[in-house]
Parts: sequence; C-alpha cells; structure tokens
Amino acid sequence: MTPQTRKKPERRTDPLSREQIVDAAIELLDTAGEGALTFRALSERLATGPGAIYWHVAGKGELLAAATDRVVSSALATGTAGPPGGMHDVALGLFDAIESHPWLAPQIAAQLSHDPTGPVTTRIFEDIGRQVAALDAPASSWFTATSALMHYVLGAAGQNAANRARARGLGPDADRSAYMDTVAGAWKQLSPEDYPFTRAVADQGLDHDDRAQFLAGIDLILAGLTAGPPAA
Amino acid sequence: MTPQTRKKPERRTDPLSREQIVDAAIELLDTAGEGALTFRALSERLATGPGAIYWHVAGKGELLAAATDRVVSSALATGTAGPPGGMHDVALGLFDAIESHPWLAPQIAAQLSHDPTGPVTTRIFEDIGRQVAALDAPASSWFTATSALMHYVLGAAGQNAANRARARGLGPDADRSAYMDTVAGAWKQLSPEDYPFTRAVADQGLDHDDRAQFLAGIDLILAGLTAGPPAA
DNA sequence: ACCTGAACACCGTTCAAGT
DNA sequence: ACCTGAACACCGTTCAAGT
Repeated sequence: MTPQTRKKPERRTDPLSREQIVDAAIELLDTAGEGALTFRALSERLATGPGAIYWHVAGKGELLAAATDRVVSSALATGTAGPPGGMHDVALGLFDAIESHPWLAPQIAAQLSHDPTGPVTTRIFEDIGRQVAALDAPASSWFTATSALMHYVLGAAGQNAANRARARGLGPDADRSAYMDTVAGAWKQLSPEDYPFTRAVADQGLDHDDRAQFLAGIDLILAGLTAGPPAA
Repeated sequence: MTPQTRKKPERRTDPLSREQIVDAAIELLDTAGEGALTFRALSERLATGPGAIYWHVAGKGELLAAATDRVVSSALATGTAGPPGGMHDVALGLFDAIESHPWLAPQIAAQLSHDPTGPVTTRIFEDIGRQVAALDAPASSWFTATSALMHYVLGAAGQNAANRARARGLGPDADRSAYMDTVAGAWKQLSPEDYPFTRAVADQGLDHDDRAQFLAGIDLILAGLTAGPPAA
C-alpha cells in the first residue's frame, strides 16, 4: 500500500483547448444526458480542475451554445444549394441531428429565445429560407413560410427525439413501435366526452414511420405555400 | 433594540394547500422569472419553511407541471366549440397566455418531451385538433395537420414572448418596434455571401404586428390542408 | 395531519496562489 | 499564459423532531 501516489488523479500535461472542451461536453451530453454536463464531471474527464475550464470558456451558457453551434453547423454543412428535394434534405439533416443528440432541441429553443440573432438561429433560418425561396411562391410569403417551417421542424424533431429516448428507457428489447402502442393506448383510454378528437386519431400516428410522418408535415406546409392565398 | 422578537419571520397559522402553493409559484414565475422559483423563495412568500411544501407537492417538477397545467387550462377554457374562426381563437388563446407568462413555452415543451400523454399535451392537441376536424379536409390528414399546427403555435408564440421580454429588458421607454429594428438591423449586417436569404427578408418581420404575423402562419398551414394533395 | 429547520449532497463560479 | 483546488453562495431534497 504505497501511501502517496494513490488517490490523486493524474493531470494532463498538454494545455487544454476550447475545442477539446466542447468535444468533451458533447460526448458527455450524448452519453449521459443533459443533467450530466457538470463542470466537475467535465474537468474530471479532461483530467483538470473545474477552474481550468473557465480560462477557455466564459461559463456554462457559452459552453452549451458552443456545443449547439458545433452540432447544428455540421448537420447543415451539406446541401446548401437548392435542388427540388432540397427542403427535405435540410429538414432531415436537422431531424437526424436532433435524434442523435436529444439535448439539442431544448438548446436550440433556448438559443432562439435568448439570442435570436445568434449564429445557430440565423443558420437554421437561412438554410430553410433558401429552400423556400427556390420554390414557386411569392416573395411576400417567404418570411411567414420560413418561420412556420422552422418552428415545425424543431418542434416535431424534438418530439421524435424525446419519444426515441423514452422508448430506449423502456429497455433494450422494447422497440419504438411497442412504445408508440403505449402512447396510442393511453389516448384510447381518454374520456370520449372530453377528448373525442384525440381518441379518433389515436392510431394515425402508427401508420407510417417517423421520418415519413415528419416529412408529411413539411409537405403540408409547402402545399399551402404554393397553393396561393388561403381559401378562408 | 429588543433582542428576541426580531429576525424570525412570522409563520402562518392556517394550513397550506396545494392550490395556494401553485398560485404563489405562478406569481413568482410571472414577476421574477423562471430562475426565481426556488423552494426557499417560495416558502418565504408563503410564510413557512421549505420542508412544508413537500407535504403537498412531490418536488419541483410536479410543481412546474401543476403551474403549467393551471395556466394552459384557463387559456383554453373558452371556445371549445368549432365556429369558422375557431382556430384563430384557440391559437390566440395560447399566444396570449404565453405572452403573459414567458416561462410557459419552455414548460409546455418540457411536458411534451417528458410526458406526451399528460394533461397539458393532450388538452392542446385536442383543442387544436377539433378545429382541424371542423374544417373541410380529409380525415387522413388530421393527425399531421394538428401536429404541424401545434408545433408552429408553441414555437412562434414562444418566440414572440421571448422578444417581448427582451424588449422590456431594454428599458421602459424602448417599445417593441424599436427592438424589432435592432433585430432587422443585425440581419442586414450579415455577410451577403453567407446569408443572402436572411438579408433579403430582414424587413418582412416589421410590416405587420405580431398577432397578424402569427395568424398568417396559421393560415398558411390551413391553406395547405384544404388545398388538397401537395403539388410537388 | 401537518409543519420546522437543520443537514446533506450537490451545483456554477471565483480567485489567490502556484508554475 | 495557463492551471490548481479550496472556498463561496447557492440549489433541491430529506428527515428527525416537534405540535
């Protein structure tokens, strides 16, 4: 039992970098969830003390913003041009990124709220907007359509990611469709007087797979765009 | 300087109730913001100790869920039937509630994620869905349309609430349009190569007032619903 | 049945002191 | 320039002890 060399974790010798910190933060968020991102856990993973991180990053908010920016940028890096199916590509890029990183949707929402002119918000708006502009719709509708699409994409993708995470939580054997049956089952048990609509559509969510369902929403909004002024 | 009777806050004599606790929580959230809801601050306001609250409420999560449920329910209490303009009424009910309670949008999103079959989620889905069902659209599109509308309503209303809160933060004199000029100005300064679309639509957000802008998004989605299958 | 309030196990952040 | 690690001011939550 050598009494000294134990207990103290070995410290790193090379200097930290902001990029390494963001990398480690993303890994921690992905593997252990949103609540696991702690300056203590992060510094342990990086073989330093909590104070060291503050030399490279202003605080937790900035760290989360940097992690969000990194993931969103790489998800949107492909397909900036506007081919006919471009809107689906952009939307699915975000959909998949949010599915792989369930913490992403709340973080993007937070960026939208606290810094609407920040890089994350602007990048998403721009990329969706370009696809809108490439369509056959009057320019006066571009802003409204881009907003509608952006909110739908983020909301629906976040919902999907949460569903997947919860399905995984049920155990490794339980697959997604078993979980969706649970949801539909809960809806079916609602009171017919108070929830007639939800009961009626309870199984519509089970027909198609998630991505097809997601894209159906996109196409619905696009149909309104190119159909001219609303009838009502 | 009487040395005893000072310092100790007077305690309440009547028993607490869950309803009073939720009331106080909503008031705290409205007046001091999301970060101010603390069991210590809440118990001080209620003239008790922090432990007393736990007799009536399981924890912070349940308290936030109860506050969210209360506000959403009262916002949707009116207009459950389906007149022609019913969709606007339901959407504006949520829009106004979220504007008066800026903490509401993130909380509804959290409920959607953690408990998609919970009362808040189900109530919103049901009320929007009834309006969809009252429209002249095929039943096979109801689920998709209701999802799209729900995500748009929550996202756009949350964005509006955040904008308003930030405009208020600029000082009591600065009104909303001055703040929106700031946003549009920031967009105008983006690089023309990287953000051509955002620059191009920078002032489209300023034309109409917020509620009209919000309703334009609703109508866009509804136009797609009643226009038949998408062209593309 | 309902409340008290100290205590526990955490946080994010700071900062003198080291190299 | 970059890091250490103890310390500060908080959290949510628990629980023996009171009434």
